[in-house]
Amino acid sequence: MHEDIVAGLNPSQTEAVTTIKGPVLVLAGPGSGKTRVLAHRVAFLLRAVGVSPRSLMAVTFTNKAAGEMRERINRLLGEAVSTSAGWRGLTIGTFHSICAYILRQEAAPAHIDPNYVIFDDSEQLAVIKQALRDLKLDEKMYRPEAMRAAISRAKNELIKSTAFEATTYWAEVARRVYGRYEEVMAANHALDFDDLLCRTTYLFKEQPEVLSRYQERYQYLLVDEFQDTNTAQYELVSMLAGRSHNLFAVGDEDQSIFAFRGADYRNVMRFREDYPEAKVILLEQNYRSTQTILDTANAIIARNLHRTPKQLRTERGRGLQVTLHEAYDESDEANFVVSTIQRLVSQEEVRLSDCAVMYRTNAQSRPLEDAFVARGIPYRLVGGTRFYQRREIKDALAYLRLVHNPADNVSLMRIINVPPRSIGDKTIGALNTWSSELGLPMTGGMALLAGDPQMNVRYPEPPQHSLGTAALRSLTAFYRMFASWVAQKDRLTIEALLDRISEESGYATWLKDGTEQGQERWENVQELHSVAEQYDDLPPDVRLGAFLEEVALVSDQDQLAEEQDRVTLLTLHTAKGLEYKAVFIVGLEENIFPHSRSLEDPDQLEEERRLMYVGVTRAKDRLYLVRAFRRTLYGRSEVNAPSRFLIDIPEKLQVGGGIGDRKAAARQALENVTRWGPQGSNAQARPERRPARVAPAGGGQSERAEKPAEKPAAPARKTQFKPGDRVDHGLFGTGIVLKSQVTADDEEVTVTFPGKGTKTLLASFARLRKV
DNA sequence: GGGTGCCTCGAGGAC
DNA sequence: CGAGGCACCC
Repeated sequence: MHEDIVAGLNPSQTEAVTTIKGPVLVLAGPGSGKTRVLAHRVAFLLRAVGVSPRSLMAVTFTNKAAGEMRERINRLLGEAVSTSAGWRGLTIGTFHSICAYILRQEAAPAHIDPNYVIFDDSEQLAVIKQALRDLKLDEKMYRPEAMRAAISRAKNELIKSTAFEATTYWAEVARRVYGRYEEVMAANHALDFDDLLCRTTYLFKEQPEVLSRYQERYQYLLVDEFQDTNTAQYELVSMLAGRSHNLFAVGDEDQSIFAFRGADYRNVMRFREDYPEAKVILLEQNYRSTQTILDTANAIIARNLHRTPKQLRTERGRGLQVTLHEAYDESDEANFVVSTIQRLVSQEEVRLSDCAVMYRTNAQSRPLEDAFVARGIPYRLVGGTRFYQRREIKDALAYLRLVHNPADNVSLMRIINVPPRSIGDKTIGALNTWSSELGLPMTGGMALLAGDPQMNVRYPEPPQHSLGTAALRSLTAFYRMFASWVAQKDRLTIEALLDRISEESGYATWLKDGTEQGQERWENVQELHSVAEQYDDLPPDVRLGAFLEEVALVSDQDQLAEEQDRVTLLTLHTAKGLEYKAVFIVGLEENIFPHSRSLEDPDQLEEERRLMYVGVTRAKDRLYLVRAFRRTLYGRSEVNAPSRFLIDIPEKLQVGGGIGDRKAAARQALENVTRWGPQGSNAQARPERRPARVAPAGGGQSERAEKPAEKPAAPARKTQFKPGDRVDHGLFGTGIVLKSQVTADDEEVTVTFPGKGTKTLLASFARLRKV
């Protein structure tokens, strides 16, 4: 048994799988088989060591990763030792789902309503706006989104509102908003995502006997993507492993790209400090990419200062050169991508589904989609508006959540007037004020107003309210409807309850407004049925709660099914963990990638570099790095310097695709702009080793094309150059003009230079001379 | 109370 | 350029 579990593993992997006692840190390079190691280790513990499934906890960040691990283990052991339902066996799940489960079990010691609901970002925002109103603070001055980020950051760092330290006035406001936010959340019986983690951590800290039980149960802990943990998560796992010390962490600092959501890759270092006895295992053998691709990745990441040097190896051989391509603009870029894919597919090198196009920001997907549509090539876009973020889905869920948890004022306010039932802001405000005076949620207030006998007994003399008769009538009607759903919730399946609510509330009719969009929205709501059906067999009293918890904790990332033969379009962030035979990374321009908002912060630049590293290492065989000379973004056209990442790629690894030149394509592309493009752009060539100088260097960072725009370039309607003209150029020598066009403020000349490729140059900068 | 038009602003996104 | 938020008007 022992032998077949480790069969086929390399020595480092075997060591990672079979080191059973004590802390282990696996530094796993991309494509080094870390998922495999995790699954095999679980199988090894269960089969060779004889560990009971219930003593084992494996933690991931996404449901998808958890599902894959589960599937892999089941396949390895040839039986279903792990199922998502129930916790009798193995515990495999996301940090959040495991914490949600623990908090539900330990509701009393955690001081939480066991029927708590989970508020997502937008609901959090609603609570923050409420808190700002309560504190009479101006939303313009204190942006709710910034407040939300501050609160989230604090929670990730395990800082309670009472311990929040404010050294600036803004932070002082944030401290107060945080405090009020917590009160409102408590009144709604709601937890946010961060709460799931930090409240579990507090529970363990404050109730040692509760912690003890979990420590005893979970003798073996495995944590995936350790570089993505935040402080709360780090503390949580170290507390759980406090007794056994059998903590197995897998991670790669070089793939840490989620600092913006609290991840701190320094937790990898912290692990080494906190567990000096830990066995550290490096997985450097790569099973995915060609050596050329790995060398490219290494050249890029090697410039980061804060990392453990690694040398990725493969037995796959050198493979193809990396193609660097300079396109004219974003649509030319898209055309290059699409025609290259068409060529590869027609030559039967790859299938469409082997190809992925990656970009820094979602906004860049538009021109790509246009090109795919224009050529009739099927593609699938990952990201964009997510299913559970859709308005109609949130509305439908808000109805269900309110029925499940009548204290949920946020859900109530979302749907009380959707569809319109004459309950406007004034009425809602009055009801809210009056209810909170009584210490009741708004549904409780409505019950009293509607003459609920029980409520009348408990509150015989309620205070005066300012509601008119029309408002009272509307509220009563709504309350009666709501109360009837509550009365039936356990007698109906979730689908039936949902249908009933959509019909009786008028939501269905209102949504189906006859437009195509309305129909689509209704179909989205119907989609919820298939999810809800899976809960039909659960006992009625837990059914709705379980359903709501799942839909709060799932993402459509999970439904990323590998269906038909299509090209995948996705951001570099969502590409993490995936692999494709052919990868196109587009928009390799300063200000785009690295993103303009990260240029001034060395840490953020290092993260951009890691993101590039992640992108490059997704490729198995073919890598295309594409930049556009000119790009229209937010409605204006800009000329950006080539991304600094291109410059780091050794010449011997690359081939200048459409530039058609043996010389370093990136360097040339750079020179195009640094010498003949907008002034000051040579600042871009500087690596981020001395970032402190970036800002004061005379504004050299700004790559916007304003400079040429301001130049009163000959406003002639006539071009200076015409096709066929022979021109001379300082660097490229003599070439022939292919085309030339006058733009608003300049002239763009496309010239082909024998042996140097085709260049698009700005007449005002390129010192072109007719010969 | 509900609808229309103007203004602002722009990264990445699991749970 | 385009989505979403808000103010103002009917």
